[in-house]
Amino acid sequence: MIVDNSPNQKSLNFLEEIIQSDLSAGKYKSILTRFPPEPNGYLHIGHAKSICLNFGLGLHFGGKTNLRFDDTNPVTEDTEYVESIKEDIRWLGFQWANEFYASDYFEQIFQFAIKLIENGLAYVDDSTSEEIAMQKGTPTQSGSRNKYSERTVEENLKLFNDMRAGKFKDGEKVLRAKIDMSSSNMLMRDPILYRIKHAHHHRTGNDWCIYPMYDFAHGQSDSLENITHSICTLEFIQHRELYDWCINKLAIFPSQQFEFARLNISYTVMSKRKLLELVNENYVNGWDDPRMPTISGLRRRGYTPVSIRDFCEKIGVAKRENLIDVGLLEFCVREHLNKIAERRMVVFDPIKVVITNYEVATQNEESLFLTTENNPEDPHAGSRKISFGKEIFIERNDFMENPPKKYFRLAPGQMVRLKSAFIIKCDEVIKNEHGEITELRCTYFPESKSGSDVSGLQVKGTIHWVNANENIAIEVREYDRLFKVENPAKEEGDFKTYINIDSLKTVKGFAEKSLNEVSSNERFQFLRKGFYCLDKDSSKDKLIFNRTVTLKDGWAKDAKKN
RNA sequence: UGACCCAUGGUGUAAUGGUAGCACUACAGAUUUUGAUUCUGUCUGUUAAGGUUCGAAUCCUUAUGGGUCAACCA
Repeated sequence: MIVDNSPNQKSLNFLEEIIQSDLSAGKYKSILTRFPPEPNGYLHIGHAKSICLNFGLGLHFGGKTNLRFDDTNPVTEDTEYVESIKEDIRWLGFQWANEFYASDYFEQIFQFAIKLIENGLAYVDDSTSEEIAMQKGTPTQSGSRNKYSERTVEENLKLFNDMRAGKFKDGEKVLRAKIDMSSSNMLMRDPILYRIKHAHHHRTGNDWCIYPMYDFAHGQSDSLENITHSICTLEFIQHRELYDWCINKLAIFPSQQFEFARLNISYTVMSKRKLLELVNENYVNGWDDPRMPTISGLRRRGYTPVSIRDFCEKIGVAKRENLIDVGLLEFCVREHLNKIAERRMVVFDPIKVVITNYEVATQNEESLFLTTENNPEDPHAGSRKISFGKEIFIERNDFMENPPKKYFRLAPGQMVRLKSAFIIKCDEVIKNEHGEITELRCTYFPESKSGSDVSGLQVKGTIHWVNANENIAIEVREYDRLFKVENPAKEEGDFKTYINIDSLKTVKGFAEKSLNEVSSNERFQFLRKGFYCLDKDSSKDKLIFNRTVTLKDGWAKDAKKN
């Protein structure tokens, strides 16, 4: 068989195959998907997978995608979350065809319940939740019905209306479907359809005091919107039987549910509950802490929508459990940022270098500035001026007094190129009384100027630098993985015991002056260091940058091995 | 010890009865005024045992391993 890997013949994932065959079989003229978040928390990268999937499928097959908030539990939901979710989806680059809420359908869903009651398929149960749990049986033992299940249609109708009318307290009664107490699927053992909650709902206010359960709202909402393919995660597989049962008994548009494996990423957690815990217990500074796997955290960290979409594309979609190496996410953001980020020079841990033969007095204003390209990957990015001088800073680890073989940077008697400037040679090492290096005396080669090098000198290494007297001090926040173990959720005990307490380091940096005029959505590569962006905590007097991701460092890796 | 879902290199994901491919990672080399990028190459895989077939990652059986289900959460 010939394998064709050209983009237009790319193999389809299992969902695309289903849709493809549904479409070619004429089952639907066009498809409609939906992204159904519950507004009770912020979206994370796992949701991004679902968003890319649902919206991507819509786009790919010329269909549409709705945004529907699954807001059937008023006690945990809030408009703050609604707004953040909408912002995140837009930021990722997707547009929904319609903005809907499950709460829009409360009246309709209530009528569905009435219909089930009338058909003898639902009853009002006065049992406590403990009693219901007891009667439910176990996976190996079937459950049993109680006396309430024998209520007449009239009685059930009256009671259910009384529930709606607010005649009962929370927990006093529930509406249950009458299905099969001995089903091997626990969800089919007379599942609860409605419960009483005298709570304020973020949209319907105090109109309702009974709210439908997920299983009695989701499928109906899909159906009412004519969703063709309702895509959810694996843990809902067992729910599909109930999903189909409701649609079938109600004889409404047959939306169909399909399940895929949720995203897991190494060294982090991906459950709203756990993320909420990290936020509430101040292990991180809010939902948008750059260490969080939330969309807002990644955004603040400097990730781009392109890189996240690309990541979601690369991880694929299937039905098996998976744990994606966080390195893949980092690869995706490096790949994008490398193309778009302008380069700047910042020295983090400086040593002063005095260029002994550089005569400032004889230089004119012009020659104090050198030109350097903004982005070698993008010719259109142009160039900028950088200030040179007799005293400069270089990175402390770009000098070694006793260098190993193949050390290409500065060392006594050795030469190195200063990026976009000159080749220098180290003549002398100055130390203080503790033996610490305080200064390097170097000579430079005027003919070796970048772009017009006629010195004939050959050097292996090029290092970054800043003018020691012309720079700005910045703060940089360096992030590491939030957890010390690959899969915190799988470890023994409380996942929080595996938190990496060193996941945030704040360091100082000396930056070239051009960094003074930056906007918050610009991304930069600090040469030979990594990718950075301005943090929202910045002020005019104090620039704070987030490190999005480091550059790959082959030298550091080799050094580690030896 | 019931039901359901799943099993392809280190990690993901293709191959839909006919050459096990792609990406990331790792390793080696070339290029490089970022030890980055880019480029080239290499290593590593069908959970096991039976069966069907000219031919099985693919179909069947069993085993093994992993996951899910007993919330008035979604």
